[in-house]
Amino acid sequence: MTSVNVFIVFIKKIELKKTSLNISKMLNPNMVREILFDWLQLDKKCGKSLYLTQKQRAKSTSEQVLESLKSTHPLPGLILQHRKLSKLLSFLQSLIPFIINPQKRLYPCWQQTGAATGRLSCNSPNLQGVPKKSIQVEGEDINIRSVFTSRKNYTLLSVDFRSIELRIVAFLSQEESLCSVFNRKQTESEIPEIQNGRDIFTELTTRWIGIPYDTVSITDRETTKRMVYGVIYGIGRDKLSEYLMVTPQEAQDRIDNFTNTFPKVKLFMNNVKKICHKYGYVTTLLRRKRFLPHVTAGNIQTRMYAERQAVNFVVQGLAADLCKVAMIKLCNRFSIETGLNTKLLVQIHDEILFEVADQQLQDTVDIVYEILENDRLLEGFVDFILPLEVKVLTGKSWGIMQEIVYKRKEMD
DNA sequence: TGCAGCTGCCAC
DNA sequence: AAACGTGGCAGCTGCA
Ligand SMILES: [Mn+2]
Repeated sequence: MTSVNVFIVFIKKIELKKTSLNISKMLNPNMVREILFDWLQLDKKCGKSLYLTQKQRAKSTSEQVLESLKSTHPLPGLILQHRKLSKLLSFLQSLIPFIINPQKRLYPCWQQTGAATGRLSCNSPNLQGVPKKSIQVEGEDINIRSVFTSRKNYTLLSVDFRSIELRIVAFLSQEESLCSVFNRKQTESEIPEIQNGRDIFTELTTRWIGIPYDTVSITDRETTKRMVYGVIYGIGRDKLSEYLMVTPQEAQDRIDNFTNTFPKVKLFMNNVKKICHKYGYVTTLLRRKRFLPHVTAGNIQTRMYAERQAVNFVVQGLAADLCKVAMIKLCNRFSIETGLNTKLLVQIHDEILFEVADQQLQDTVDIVYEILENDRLLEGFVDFILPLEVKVLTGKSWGIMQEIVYKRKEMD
């Protein structure tokens, strides 16, 4: 459901802030290019060499370029603000035609075969792409997700798989130092630096930055997460150096450090690439298949692209499979086996959002943990055990959700 | 008028 | 932009 009150307030505030920036005209990349580079000559004044766009070889006006021009002139910063506000505003405005119904509920178009990896995709509107970070408008935090609410006497329940793709990498590579972190049954890790039951990305951050676990900031954790997934999926040193704001050499060192720390991950990646070359396709553990015929292309860039896609598919595809198994098992239990009114609302790749009758919240949460944090989740599909953990949050609005700390019952 | 491509940016 | 991958969408340009 959409909360029209919050909705209107957000639109008005964002419009106001946009106006206050005093940038009257629309700012498409061509205009920004003309203003910043042709008129103000910022590309020459900043003393740095800027970048050209992929196809047109025009001077890029991307966020990273404009960010680096902020010290030379105030305009790039304002343009960036304007872009963010425009995006949020147009997202909210785009919802209007979809909520013209008495319940003010959204019914997007879900594509079962929308992604090559087996992920779902979603459009009109795309509820998998709703902005998550809040923005500051007039000293107030605006979280776009706050416009999405549960109906009266119902609560939203978010179930998120904790770092599922890294768990999959750990499992498929059998890298001990990663597996041990994720193994529920285990009480002590063989690696003294890593303790069980902790967040993996926070833990890796403490290792690499050398600060205590509790002092790792959310942004530092996010940076680590981007780096880990980036390296696994084949990021280059130049791109990584921009993300980490370090020199390309330092970025290369961190890539090397990762593959040295987790050598079996590197072996796993190379294995997937080998299989892709041999068969022209790769498969996930649950037997989803992706053909990558361009792996034999004459162009080396094209071949390496196919190799990165292959590695990504084996991991992201399995994550998609697992999430589908989870949705099927949960929904069957809710509707057929228990008669709960819990309804699936949205799937955001590794997160499932339910709408739960207030009185049925505890029953629903019990079932979620029982089914998902269960070694038998994949029983009947494969003979392996892939330990998963979920993070569960509840709230009346998608923008304000509270984590549930749940004591697992012992299961065998 | 419609469609495809490009740039840029949000999500996971 | 770049040796991360998977998507959708806005606003634009250029072609038919
Ligand atoms: Mn997750």
